[in-house]
Amino acid sequence: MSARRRYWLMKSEPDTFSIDDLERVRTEPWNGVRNYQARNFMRDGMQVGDGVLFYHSNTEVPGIVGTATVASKAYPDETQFDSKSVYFDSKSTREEPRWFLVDVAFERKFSRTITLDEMKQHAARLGEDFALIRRGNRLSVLPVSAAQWKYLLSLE
DNA sequence: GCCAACGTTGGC
DNA sequence: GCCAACGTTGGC
Repeated sequence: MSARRRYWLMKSEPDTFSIDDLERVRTEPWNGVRNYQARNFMRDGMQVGDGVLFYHSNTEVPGIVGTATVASKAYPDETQFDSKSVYFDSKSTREEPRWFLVDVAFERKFSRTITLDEMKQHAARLGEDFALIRRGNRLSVLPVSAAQWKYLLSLE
């Protein structure tokens, strides 16, 4: 028995890893998340098959650029053990890994970007629990309700 | 490039 | 356990 499909939004800086990069490689380990809340969403909340809104942050026009799916259960982020990686964490051990990730698989690139600006205009409809447009929210992985997912896709 | 927001670290 | 200092995120 599997629980109902859940939905998420995951941010990536397109200069580092864009939706086009994901389309090219098809599946990517979502490494480098070093925020506990974001980690908890991946480790404790995500299941294979969940829907992901792929969001481009820190770019000229930030917004949702496509969809992906969660393609694995959570497992330890290998980069935390790599002393040469920028994501290296000297306090993490293989016995007790601190950071987890999931694999994310490309699904679809939108015909256009659903911009952050546009989402703000639809704030009333998206609701107060839509974390992306709550002031000051910097989480790079955040939950999206089924209603928000449906509504955001309808904007394309 | 600036800087507000805010999570994390570390001294006490 | 408080909280100032610091570092990072990410919109603008």
